[in-house]
Amino acid sequence: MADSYDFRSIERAWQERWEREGIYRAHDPSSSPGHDARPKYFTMEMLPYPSGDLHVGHAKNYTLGDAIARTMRMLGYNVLHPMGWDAFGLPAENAAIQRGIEPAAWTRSNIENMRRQLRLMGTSYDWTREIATCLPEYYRWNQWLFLRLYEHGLAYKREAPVNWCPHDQTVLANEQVIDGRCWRCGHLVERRNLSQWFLKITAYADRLLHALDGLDGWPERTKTGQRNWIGRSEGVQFGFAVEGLDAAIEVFTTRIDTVYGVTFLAVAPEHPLVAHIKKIVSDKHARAIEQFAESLQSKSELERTSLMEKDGLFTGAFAINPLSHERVPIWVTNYVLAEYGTGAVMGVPAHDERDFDFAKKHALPIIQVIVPAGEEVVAPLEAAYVDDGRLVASDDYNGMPSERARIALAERVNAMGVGHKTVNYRFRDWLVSRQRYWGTPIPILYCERCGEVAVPDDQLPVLLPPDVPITGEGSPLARDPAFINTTCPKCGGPARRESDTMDTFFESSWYFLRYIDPRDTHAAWSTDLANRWMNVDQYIGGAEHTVLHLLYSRFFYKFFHDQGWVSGRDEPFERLFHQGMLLANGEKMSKSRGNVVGIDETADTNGVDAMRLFLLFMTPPEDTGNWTDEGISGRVRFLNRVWRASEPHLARATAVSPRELPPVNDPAGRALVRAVHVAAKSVIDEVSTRRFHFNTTIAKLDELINAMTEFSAKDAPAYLYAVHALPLLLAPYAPHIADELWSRMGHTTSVHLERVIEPDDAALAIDEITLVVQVNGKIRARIPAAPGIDEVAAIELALADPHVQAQIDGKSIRKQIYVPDKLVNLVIG
RNA sequence: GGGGAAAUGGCGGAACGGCAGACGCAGCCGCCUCAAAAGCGGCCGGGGCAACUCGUGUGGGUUCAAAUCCCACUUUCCCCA
Repeated sequence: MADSYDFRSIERAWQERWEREGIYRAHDPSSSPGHDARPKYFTMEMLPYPSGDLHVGHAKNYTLGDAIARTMRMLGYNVLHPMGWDAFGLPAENAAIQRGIEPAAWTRSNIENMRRQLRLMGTSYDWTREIATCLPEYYRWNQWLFLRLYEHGLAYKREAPVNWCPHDQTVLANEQVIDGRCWRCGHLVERRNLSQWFLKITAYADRLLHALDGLDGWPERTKTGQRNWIGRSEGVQFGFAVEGLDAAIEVFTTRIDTVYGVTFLAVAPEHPLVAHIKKIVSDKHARAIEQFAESLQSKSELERTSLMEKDGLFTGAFAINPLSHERVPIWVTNYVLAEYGTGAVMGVPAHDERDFDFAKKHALPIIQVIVPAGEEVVAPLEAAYVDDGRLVASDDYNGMPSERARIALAERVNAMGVGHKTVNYRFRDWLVSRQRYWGTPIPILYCERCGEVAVPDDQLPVLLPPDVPITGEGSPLARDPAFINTTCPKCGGPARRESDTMDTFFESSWYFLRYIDPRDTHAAWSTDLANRWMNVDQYIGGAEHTVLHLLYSRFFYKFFHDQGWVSGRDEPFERLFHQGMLLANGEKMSKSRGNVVGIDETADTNGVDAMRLFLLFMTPPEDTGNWTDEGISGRVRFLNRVWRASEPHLARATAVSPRELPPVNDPAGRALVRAVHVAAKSVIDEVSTRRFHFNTTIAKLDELINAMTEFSAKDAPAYLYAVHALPLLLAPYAPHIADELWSRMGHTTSVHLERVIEPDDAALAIDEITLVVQVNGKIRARIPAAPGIDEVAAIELALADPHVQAQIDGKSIRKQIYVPDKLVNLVIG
């Protein structure tokens, strides 16, 4: 007998057969009863960017999803497990610049390679539903959705400060600015006011926030991350009249109770009123303000708010506190941003840490207006007192607790007509325009006569032109006259197309709906089909998308729901799971380290089943794993043991059904049958509890193989039963060897179309328990006993033990605890 | 700076109020072999000849009983600033 099996030919053969027979195809659930009566189960992993090559780190994620999909299929569900490509993005343009390959061709060949690798991994995707976001048949619906958002005022264009690289002549996303420099050319990034397209996600702020409470299937930390990102705060917005100007500086504060402690106003240098202030102050002041603003122009938001020291400059102008009527100086500062809130804040050094530091540095007065409850004295503050307390030095409000003062002062401000209660959000509208080639063209054009005009639906898609020179400088589309120049659909006059393309997060915010109806040429998806498949029952992906993709998708889905395009719960992802990352020999995998473990080489040296088993076995899936050569050989060894324990006995095993318990009465035989059912229980439990700790399931399969190897009577029904059952247990994790063994037993259909083995209580029952006897909590004896032994008999047994007797030694028993079938604890003394 | 998660043998982990260390890796011993590889069997937290005893990051607490629950601290990782 051979010590090992030929995984190379077996794995390839089964992958080809699965594909040929289409056994993983999802069938649209019928709305009429009796057609496909199976309950639906929609599970997917976040779609990958087609970067070129998959390594075992990717495989960790997809293997987890595949094990879940395969188990659910074997539990009788109609499983939709699709795959697609997040195929627009900058790397394709970089390839064009560096190697002269067209983005479309580069992307296509990467997709082909990665699709091959995913198949090689033995995944059970329904490839008939594959999507690629860079294809016109997909991005046309991107444009269609953009236009619907536009119609509802949720897509709009306005000027905004953005990161601009003067060398590459393009805007950069925040994540592409590293230490204030362009990630590609290293030049200092500037902030520029440019006209950009935004999606009004803030219109959904409250709904996005409150619906989190109902997302029981989401990790708490992800929901917390979204709550913090949205950053809802309730407060008061009110104005400080500027002396010498017929205008007021609006501020937002959550601490109106500290308003009598305001000693300055802090204003962003980009604040619109600063331009007017410059006109009413001395030339010296005006020039200083200009210089200050210029010194900050190139500074990124991160630098200004976090890295730089708090700094500022007195403008020379004053404003009036509407409540105290005090005259306060107006300062421009680096730490107040025009884009947040109103672009101005009231400075209360006594009760705000940042204002305290600022006041100390610039010798501004610090007026304490809140004292801690129970304290009377107002002493010079060592640090800002930021908690609630009782008001002092606040006219009519003296003695009032902070909480009540906030209500009273909000009402006062409202009655005076200078302000009102309002809600502020920390997050801002989603900037979706990019000056890039490889993305979805924004379907808007600009007519000399009609202005901004939406491209009519029947003229979609606005195709991305091929053969456009990509240099990395400026927007390629803006330089292409054939693309830019068009005619206005309203008046027929000359018009220019929008040359910006969409952020790739736009495509990935709704792709799950396209899987449901991927070839529909009349709609983005069919509402009827969506209602049968949605929501996504289980979504798997990295935690890095906490406030990106996962928030955008929720926003889109709520909009779709409002339009009636989907019904049911207005959340797309019912349950979410974040997988952990994978190291190789304790280090992050990277090309520069040269430690990337590729799919192709692993498949060839160890086999795909061994790879899958190792990825699932090394740690619980949410933990960081570590790929090692020793680890993978352990799983190769396991599969060879499976083969040797099964293969010589397959012909005889056919006679013993895995669907009914074999006639077994000897203890060894019962123990073996029990090992089968212990494993079967774990196969089901890890999915039904959504714990997905397949490392423990595989450990139980190890125990089963150990039991089979030790079992001597290879002709006994118990053994042949285990041989016949084994492929059914292995199928979700090691699908190739499972089908090979299954077919060699004479089965003509795939093991993956079979049902799981339902764990049987009788088979799981044990013949003998070990009764643990403690005296005062310390273990003194382990006594074999019959299961179901009652308390009286258990105590009697315990007291008869000589070790226990020695411990008791004539002392009285004060208390006795009995845990059925487990433990006796005698408390003596 | 704030929020979250975690800490168990040489290593990955299991147990999630009731036998700590399942299962695997590494290591050691043996069988097989001319030999090696593969395979098979055994040992494998510390101390002690032993009876025993100590032991789940540190310190407290709750409980008949704590790796598990509570409080504080230390360290590490993640997320947000």
